[in-house]
Amino acid sequence: MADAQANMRPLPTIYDVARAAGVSIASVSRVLNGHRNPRQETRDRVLKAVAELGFVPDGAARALSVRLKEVVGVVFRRPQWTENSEAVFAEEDESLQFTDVINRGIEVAAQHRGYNLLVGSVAINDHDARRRIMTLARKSDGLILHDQVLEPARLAQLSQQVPVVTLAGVATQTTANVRSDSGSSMRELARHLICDHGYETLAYLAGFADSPDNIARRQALAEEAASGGARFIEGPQWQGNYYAAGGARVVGRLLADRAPLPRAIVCANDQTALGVMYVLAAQGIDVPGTVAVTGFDDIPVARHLRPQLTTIRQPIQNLGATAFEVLRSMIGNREPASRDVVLPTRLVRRESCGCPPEPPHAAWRGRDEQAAG
Amino acid sequence: MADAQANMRPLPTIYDVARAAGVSIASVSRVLNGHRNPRQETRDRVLKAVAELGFVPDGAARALSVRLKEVVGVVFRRPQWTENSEAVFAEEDESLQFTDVINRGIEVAAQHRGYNLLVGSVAINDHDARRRIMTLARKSDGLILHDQVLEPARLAQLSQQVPVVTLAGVATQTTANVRSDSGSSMRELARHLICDHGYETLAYLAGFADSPDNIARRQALAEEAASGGARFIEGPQWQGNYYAAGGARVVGRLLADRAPLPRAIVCANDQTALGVMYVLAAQGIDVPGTVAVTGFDDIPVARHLRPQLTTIRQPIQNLGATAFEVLRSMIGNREPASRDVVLPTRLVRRESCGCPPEPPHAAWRGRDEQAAG
DNA sequence: CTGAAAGCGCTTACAG
DNA sequence: CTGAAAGCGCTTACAG
Repeated sequence: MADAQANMRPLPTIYDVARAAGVSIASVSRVLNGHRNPRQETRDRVLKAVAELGFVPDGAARALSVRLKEVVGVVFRRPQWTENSEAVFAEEDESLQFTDVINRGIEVAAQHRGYNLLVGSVAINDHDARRRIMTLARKSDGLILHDQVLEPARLAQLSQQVPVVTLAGVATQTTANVRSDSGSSMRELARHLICDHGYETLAYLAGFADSPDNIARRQALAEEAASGGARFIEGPQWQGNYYAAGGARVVGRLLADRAPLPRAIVCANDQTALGVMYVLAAQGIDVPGTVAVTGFDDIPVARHLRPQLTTIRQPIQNLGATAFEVLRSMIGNREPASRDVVLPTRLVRRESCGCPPEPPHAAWRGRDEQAAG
Repeated sequence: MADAQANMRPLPTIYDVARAAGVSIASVSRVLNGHRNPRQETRDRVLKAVAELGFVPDGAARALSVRLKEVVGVVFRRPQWTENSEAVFAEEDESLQFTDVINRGIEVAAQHRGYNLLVGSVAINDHDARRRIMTLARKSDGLILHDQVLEPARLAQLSQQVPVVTLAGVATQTTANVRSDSGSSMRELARHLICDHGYETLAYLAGFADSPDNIARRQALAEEAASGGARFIEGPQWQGNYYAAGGARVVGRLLADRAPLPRAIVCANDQTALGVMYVLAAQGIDVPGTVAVTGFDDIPVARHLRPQLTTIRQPIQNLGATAFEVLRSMIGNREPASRDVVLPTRLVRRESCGCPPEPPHAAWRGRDEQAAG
């Protein structure tokens, strides 16, 4: 039944190379690992055999021997869909752009160092998450954890056994953390909305309640609203979840209840803003004319929305690349230079806050140039 | 200098467990691997020790022993930016949504089977691509290759040594391929444009010239245009590259040359359409009033564009999941049920072709319901 | 049912 | 400079 075919030639081992070159496996290993011991002639014979056989060392064997896999594990939280979640956004959230761009950043940095990226996801309420993550850990040299994948107690435990860096979390005695500066740009955004546009009521559409980023963003906005004399709106009915569906649900309910809308909705992130704008558009409510909407992250889609999304730019790829470098610095059981690294952010004014569209030419030149202008 | 800290407790090995349980390592291994040999008492002692020590087997050691890593390698092509590429799209293309969603599909399917996803990317013209891919192969049990990562000759060679499935490529004697049906939906789209909307000139904004998908899409469009009596426009100046920047460049040049625009631009994929619509919007050209634009893939952003993008829906996640299952079926050096699996596609009429916007209520119910209506 | 031993494919002291 | 041997941490025939 199991239609075994013998036509796949087995991969050569170091023994095959040694035999072909007429040397010991130790010599093969030495030339392949760049030791300078082997003399030229030996080296040549080995290299020739390696080339002819197309030999590449088995990763598992090498890893077992040198105690280094050159693999970095990354785990993120995969949303889980319930009956009543909005199907419109299901696949979109599965795309998780923010996460994807970070992972891309990790991968690129890893590649430079000869590492590869081993990806795992856990579902929310995945009671098997712990084991799954541990399995991933045993297939890699260290772990990068996205937000919300492990509760603090578990995290503390895990990080005593393997190097761990978290993203958008908080640094601890045993873990490192990489995040971006939420506060200062959020303050700038608040001032822009209040002073430049004269908006008097600002609502905060929150992310996960216990996310440090969420707390910092809310806090900055609340403070600036207070000092700017604007009304700050928040509360249970403004509780989102960082996903488009969450933003859509919040605004959908508000509209259904015929509740008055604030002049501006400041979203915890771009995905949330996506959902908000989708619902507002469907209801024919003008953005930014009737209500302004802003995001946070500047994910790639942000500028394809109409109106283009005013948001706060995080160096997303860089977040990932930095996380990798920090992790790598911890891998030999060493102390990282810093356990809490924070990257700068920048306000990107586009149309959804009420600013005029950028002139075509500027758009052509791209976002980086805009900053200079 | 290297600030070695001894506070990370080493992970327990199977020897530690055996000692704690007072049994041999063979017994530990047996209970952990679900053999039914060990009697209850032995089993209990082992399980207790495992729990206390938090033992999880090392992946490399296990892989070496059972000759199975439970890791699937995935490689995709990472775009490389030249001086004159449009910076606006740089990060966006780095996000590569189509690829990301496929990878997500692979990951989810893999997770179900206890596999993890090992990701690697190669840059275009990466002359080290071969070695990089081989290294990835030696860290996994088989490879899934996205489009354009390896030339056919190399692919043939590689696939004799490790199980390989390609995505959107073509099946060979030694590789399997998973793709979606480009032809029938593209024909339907062409007819829709010609018959329902009465458009008389259709341009095809191409993807990579040697991509089978690109060829099939162009072909289907050309044939329907011919039989429908519409003018079919193509050529070197309509050569894109599947990225937003490519689409933007093509249309940007056309506009700069003051060349007449076709009534409809049929793009090889959604990312291309993204770039096209971005440039048209920047120039104040009405879509679909002046020129209609369509895509292919139905990536998550498609419905957030204004106008919403008419496109052909591929079951993107499913493509990934299927690729994984096919690969897994090949992993024990076995013959897959089929070496050429093709998944169905479906035309999704939204606004950019000239159709009216969907009523809000339908939008709420989501895309799957629309199909029924 | 259980343990001692061999073996998976590498790397690296250890001798020479 | 080079080879024989030990060891990395598992699994699984092989005996008992």
